[in-house]
Amino acid sequence: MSHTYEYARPALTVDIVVFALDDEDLKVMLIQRDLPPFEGGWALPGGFVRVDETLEEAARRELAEETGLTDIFVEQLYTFGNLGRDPRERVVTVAYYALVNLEGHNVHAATDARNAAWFAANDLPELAFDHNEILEAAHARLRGKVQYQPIGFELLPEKFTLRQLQHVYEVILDRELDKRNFRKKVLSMEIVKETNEIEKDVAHRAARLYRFDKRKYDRLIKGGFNFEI
Amino acid sequence: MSHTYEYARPALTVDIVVFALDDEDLKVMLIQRDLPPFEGGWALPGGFVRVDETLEEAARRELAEETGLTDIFVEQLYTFGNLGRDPRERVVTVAYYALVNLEGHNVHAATDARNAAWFAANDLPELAFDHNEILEAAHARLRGKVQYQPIGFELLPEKFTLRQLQHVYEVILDRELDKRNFRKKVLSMEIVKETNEIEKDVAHRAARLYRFDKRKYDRLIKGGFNFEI
DNA sequence: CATAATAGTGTATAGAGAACACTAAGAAAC
DNA sequence: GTTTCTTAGTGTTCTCTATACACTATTATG
Repeated sequence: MSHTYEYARPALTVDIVVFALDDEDLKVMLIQRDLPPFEGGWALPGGFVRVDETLEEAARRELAEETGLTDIFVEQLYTFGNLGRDPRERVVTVAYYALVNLEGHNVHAATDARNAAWFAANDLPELAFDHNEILEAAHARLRGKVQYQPIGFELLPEKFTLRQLQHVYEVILDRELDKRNFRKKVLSMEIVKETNEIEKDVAHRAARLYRFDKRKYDRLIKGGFNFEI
Repeated sequence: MSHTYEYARPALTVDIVVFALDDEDLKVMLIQRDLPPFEGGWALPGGFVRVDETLEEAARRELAEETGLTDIFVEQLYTFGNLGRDPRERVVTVAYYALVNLEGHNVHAATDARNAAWFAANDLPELAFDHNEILEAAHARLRGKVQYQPIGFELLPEKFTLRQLQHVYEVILDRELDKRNFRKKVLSMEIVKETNEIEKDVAHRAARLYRFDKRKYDRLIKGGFNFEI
């Protein structure tokens, strides 16, 4: 069944920039296109917004369909609507970015035949459409946001060591941080809670595990507290 | 002539939150609706995105048509796409916010018969659609952004006194600032340039006029400079 | 039990932010 | 033209935060 409108309407899509962290790099998930245009090229996961779902629902649905990822941090980034960004017709896309902890989520490439893979955010191929631009915007947002909102935790498992947390910031901000100062700062904010557990299966002294104390964080925010790394 | 698509498409609109500053308050421009739904109610200026214009072009066009404002600062805010935000059909709106200097721009209410008026941002009526929510988001963005990007200048004439600049920040941040510390900080950043002129027509000692030095600001930004009030 | 690897800890210094009050200049009123 | 009123314009002190910096503790492994 088709739909008719008095005036022409742009197509509306969502695209999602999924970030994850491995031992070395900040990674981004890309999907290999199996249809023209840009057939065989790499692109962000995404697709059309249905009329009966919100934008965020569309982003989460596409993410689940194309990468198997569910229940992860997702936030709207920016809406890209330049003419000619899709060669077929006018397409406006609402871009989202997502953060995922690699250990806790199994990324099964795709439900359809498409190929999904992680790429280092600093070493990306040429992407389809204007997706390089979207990715650059997402990367910039992540760098900025991580410094004043505690989204870094989303890239870690529920329990993590302070070394891992420092690593998150070092990779995203692309600079080294002083261990003592970092720990002093994080602990003084009192938004991570010490657990009784320590790391397992490491070939050296095991570090204590902490967890993010979201309730305390929310309480602090209400009181005008300003998170800042 | 009508347009037919295989799948239903949401309508796509832009809405603009225009901020200005008078002696007392932060103001927002609203337009009185002359059609249902919400006939007679106040709403943000805005309208449908055409397929042959970018999103920002649509925002600027609607702004010009409905308020007469041209050549002002405009930046994308967020895209609102909840179901039911328009009672007629599914409408997704890309919201923008704009900053305007009241002295330099003549706001002629509207081209069509609609009524346009300034309202204090802290004392708004119930608005049509989800426009209260959009406005709140714009207000929050302005408060945040003004502290690390020099957009406050957009609310002032080209030449302004330091007192006026301080007033911009006091109104937006809703707190008093120390005169000496404020001047010290602004002048130490070296992004405002002293002119040879002073205020006119004031019933007391006239203050020196300054202007924003955008070229210097851009140079500083490139060198990793961090603007912060 | 020696070695290797990372965990975990404190202090001193420099710089930035915040608090704070008076004199200078010009216009208006008398 | 003198007084009054109003805002312009200016420095210093103190506190707090950011940064720089190096050694001991603990555990696994060979």
